[in-house]
Order: sequence, then C-alpha cells, then structure tokens
Amino acid sequence: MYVKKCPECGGINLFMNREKGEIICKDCGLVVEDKMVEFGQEWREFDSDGGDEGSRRRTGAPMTYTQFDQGLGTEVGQKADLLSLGAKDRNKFFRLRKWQYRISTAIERNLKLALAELKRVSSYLKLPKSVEEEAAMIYTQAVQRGLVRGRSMESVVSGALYAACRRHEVPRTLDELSEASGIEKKEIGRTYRFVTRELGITILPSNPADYIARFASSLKLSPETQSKAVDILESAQHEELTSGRGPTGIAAAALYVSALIHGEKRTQREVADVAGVTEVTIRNRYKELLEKLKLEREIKKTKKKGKK
DNA sequence: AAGACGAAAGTGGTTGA
DNA sequence: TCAACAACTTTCGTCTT
Repeated sequence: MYVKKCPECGGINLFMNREKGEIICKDCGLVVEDKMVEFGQEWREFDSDGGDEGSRRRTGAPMTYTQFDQGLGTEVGQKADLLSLGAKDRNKFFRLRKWQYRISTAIERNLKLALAELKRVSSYLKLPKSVEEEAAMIYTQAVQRGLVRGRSMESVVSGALYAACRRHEVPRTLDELSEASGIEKKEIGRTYRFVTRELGITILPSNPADYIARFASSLKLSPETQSKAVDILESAQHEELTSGRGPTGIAAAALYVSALIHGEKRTQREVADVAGVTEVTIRNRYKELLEKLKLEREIKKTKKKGKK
C-alpha cells in the first residue's frame, strides 16, 4: 500500500527519498514520513540480511489480523483553538490538522500496537518498569528514524527490549526474549544490533555477573554460593577468561564451581538448562576456571568435609 | 544407572582479504 | 563476496561414583 496521492493537496507529484525513507509531495512540501510503517514489506532497502532469493519476505512472525484491528487511531485536533484564529490561520489550521492526523495516526497506531506487544513481552519476562520504559523510548526513536521498515514490528520491539535489558544490567538471554516474543533468536539479535548501531546506543558488553542472581535462584542455591560465584567471576575476568566467551556460559560455570565448593552440588545438566547452554560449554569453562584460578583445593576440602 | 568427561563433527556468526 | 576462524552445540563413547 503506497501513498499515491498527497493527503494534503491531493497532488500526485510525490517524490520518494529512499535514503531518508520519506515521501515528499512536491506540490505542497508535505513530508509523508513513515507513511506505512506496518506495511513496509514491499520495500527492501537496508537489505543487510543476505538478500538470498526469497528472503525479500518479511522476516519474523506475521502480524495477525487481530492486531491490525486493534488500536484504531486517536482523534487529533483541538476545536477550542479554532475560536482564536482568523480565517487565514484557520485554513492553515485545517491543513495542518489534516496532515497531522494522517501522519500521526500512522505512527501512533503503530506505536500503540508496538507498546502493547512490548508490554506483553515485558510482563512475561517480569521486567522492571524502568526497562520497559527504556525499551519504549528506544522503539519510539526507532520508529521516528524509520528503522522499522523492512523488519517486523515485533522483532524491533524485541530488539529494543533486549537493548534496554542490557543497559539496565538485567540481561535476559536472547533465548528468553525469543521465547517470550515468538521471534527467532537471530532475528532479534540482528535487529538489536541494527537498532543500537543506528541510534548510537552504547552497548556495554553484558556482564556475566548479572546473570548469576537469576540462575542461582532458579537452582535454589544459597546466597553464599551465589556471592562466591560472583567472586569467582571477578577473578576470572582478571585472568581474561571472559573475553570472547558467551557470558551465560561463564556465569553458569562459575555457579557450578561455587556450588561444588559449598557442597550444594548441582549436575552440569541442571546448571546448563537454566543458563541455556550445554553441558559441554560448562565443562570447558569449568576446566578453564580450575586451571587458572587453582580452585581444586577448595573443592577437595569441601568434599572431605562433606564425607566426614 | 546416572553423571562427568572428552573427542569429533556440525552450525551460525564474525572478520579480513 | 568468500573463506578462515572462534565459540558453541550435538552426538557419542568411555570413565567414575
């Protein structure tokens, strides 16, 4: 669905600026920005995703019809203001209101849907309000910059949420986001990278320690074990064991080790499951931790203690 | 029998020519 | 754009408890 006529003057001299993602009416200068955020699949600029045949399709889950039906736009326009305007200004007012109506409803409608989705995912993941707001802000910016085009709304929402989580140091894994939103993991990752890059959001590399608390509570580990795991993590970072590795794997391994030390043994399988990695990854990290941090003694100590 | 361990082959993503 | 590469996964066999 393209805008074929200018909503302002009805003119057909629409000029499309693909770079900026704008449509401009040459007759009246109206900028029809973000004309169809939610219908953007015909457009394929920013074709960063490989562009193999067939991938012109929009990625991600298709929007449902129910979503389309929801949230029909808000009325814009303040009648009270009319009283104070002269005839000339009044014309201008109508003009402005008309296009404002068209444009803002497009954005607003999209935002409304998106925020509903965002809220749903956010509450599913039990994210704090602050993260939700940050994500909403990111998403709004993304819409304003036209970054949604070519992507599904849901994936951008997920990307924004993921970014917000990272910034607030309450990281969720891509898997969790993926499960909550129904968007593929790699798609979320892609949009996440794209959006943060385009908006110039600084991404602090996620800290494994941020995962500890959550994993530990899923495993019902004691607070002592948990804080020991954080200690281990810190020294591991000192030894540069953490760069380039998946943070969840490291967090999981640290937890596993500290559980051993405190005699609260969990199987590798259990830890691996809550951390969303495999046993093998835990083993590898675990091995590295033992080598570099000389933790064997501590483990052996507690083993003997436990048996006595 | 279950868990821990390790080897080998495969996957998806990043990087550098 | 492609090939090399690192991290991680999957699978499977062996050892330990």
